[in-house]
Amino acid sequence: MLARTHENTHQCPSSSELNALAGHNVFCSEFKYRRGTVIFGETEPVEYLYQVKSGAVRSYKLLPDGRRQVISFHLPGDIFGVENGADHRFTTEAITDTTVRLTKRRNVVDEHGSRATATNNLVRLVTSNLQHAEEHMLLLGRKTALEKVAAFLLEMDNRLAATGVVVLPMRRRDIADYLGLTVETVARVMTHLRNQNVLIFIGPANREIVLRDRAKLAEFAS
Amino acid sequence: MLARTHENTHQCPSSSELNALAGHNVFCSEFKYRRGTVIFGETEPVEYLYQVKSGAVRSYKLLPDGRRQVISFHLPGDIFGVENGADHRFTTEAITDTTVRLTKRRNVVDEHGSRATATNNLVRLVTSNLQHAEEHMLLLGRKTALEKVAAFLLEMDNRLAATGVVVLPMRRRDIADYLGLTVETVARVMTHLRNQNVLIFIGPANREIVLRDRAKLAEFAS
DNA sequence: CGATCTTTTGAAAGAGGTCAATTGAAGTGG
DNA sequence: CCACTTCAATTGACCTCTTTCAAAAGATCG
Repeated sequence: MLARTHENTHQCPSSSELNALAGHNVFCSEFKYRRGTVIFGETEPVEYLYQVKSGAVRSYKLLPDGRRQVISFHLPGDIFGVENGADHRFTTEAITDTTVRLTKRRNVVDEHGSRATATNNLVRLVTSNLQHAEEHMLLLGRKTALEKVAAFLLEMDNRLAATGVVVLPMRRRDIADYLGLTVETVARVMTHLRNQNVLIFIGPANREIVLRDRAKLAEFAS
Repeated sequence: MLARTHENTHQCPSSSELNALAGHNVFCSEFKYRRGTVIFGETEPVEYLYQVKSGAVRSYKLLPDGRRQVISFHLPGDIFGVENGADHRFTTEAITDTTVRLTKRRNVVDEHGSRATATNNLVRLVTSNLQHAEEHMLLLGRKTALEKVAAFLLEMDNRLAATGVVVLPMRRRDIADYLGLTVETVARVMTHLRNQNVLIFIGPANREIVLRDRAKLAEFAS
């Protein structure tokens, strides 16, 4: 949050969904984060809204002893950093080198309730986050490791607008913390799915995956 | 949703938080649900907003094989049934005999974006649901049985505006499905906490609980 | 008061976690 | 360009927390 200078500031392309959210053109800037760097921290004041232009982002919460729960992944096109209160409720980091568009929060969230379009779009956005959270609670509370990993792969397949290959931007630890599992269990389930001919690994770190049998995967996902 | 007749319709007391939500007085009715009855089902169209007057309500999702995840409990004063889309995303049932106030959704959610106050209040409401969901994901994904039960008891203690005794309206199965555990595990942890002198059971079905040591409970809750 | 539901308790089993070692990929600096 | 270090992913052996299965005691209700 320190080195965000005016060098990076310029008019956003008019196609930006941030403009759609605000209901009018907003003057915003672009910013790059290196892999692993913090975009904003828990309890930091909300100053900006973000949209992923390229790369990938994780939002997570921590327990005092370091156990981590990834709340969501943000992929290109996704808007994040929306809060109603004054402070953020979790930490957000770049998973890979990431470029985001950002705009001052007050451009979108109007204190005096006059920007009706913006506020309506905001409701829609927060609601879709809530919907995702509800689905994820079902997964965390009631699904087995196999079901969790299958559901995760299908989610990524959908959201990454697949070219036939799912290229995961996150490491196994991120996946594990998203699914409420350990890295070892994630790896074991992945191997199991590969042995069942449901997946094919093609990348070097097994991050590039072909979903050979989406039907069976959907069955597994429950 | 069937027997909701005009017999039940009358002006709400002006103190109703539904009025506050709408930003103006809304004509609404009161309705009673018997213990165990469905208030609305998954995929049903959204027609009303609800506020618990007395009793308690559970919202949950089901997997095809019957596994259940309770998303949230609604206690007196709580507003529920808020959705952005046309359909509900989960099933909602009365846990005990419950009285709710209700108002037509269109009284609050304005399609044309003119009622700015209402929409702003709506954002706040949806956001607080999202905040709760995020906390709950951390619990479901990363906490142990002991931590889950301790956190649950403290949550209920806060939300039930305790007179010193927490009177749980829900059964052990509801608690288990909320925490992602089995009834047996919930019972065992409760017994353990009683043996540690953290809790005292006073009711007949162990539903009335004195939190003898909130500090230790908070420690356990992590 | 008999039938049904809820809660508790015990014993056994299992799914996933922990610990440890190996392999492979990715940087880094000489 | 190549040792050297570090990080990521996998695999195996073992362990434990929670679940499963079963039974009994306690409420609740018609």
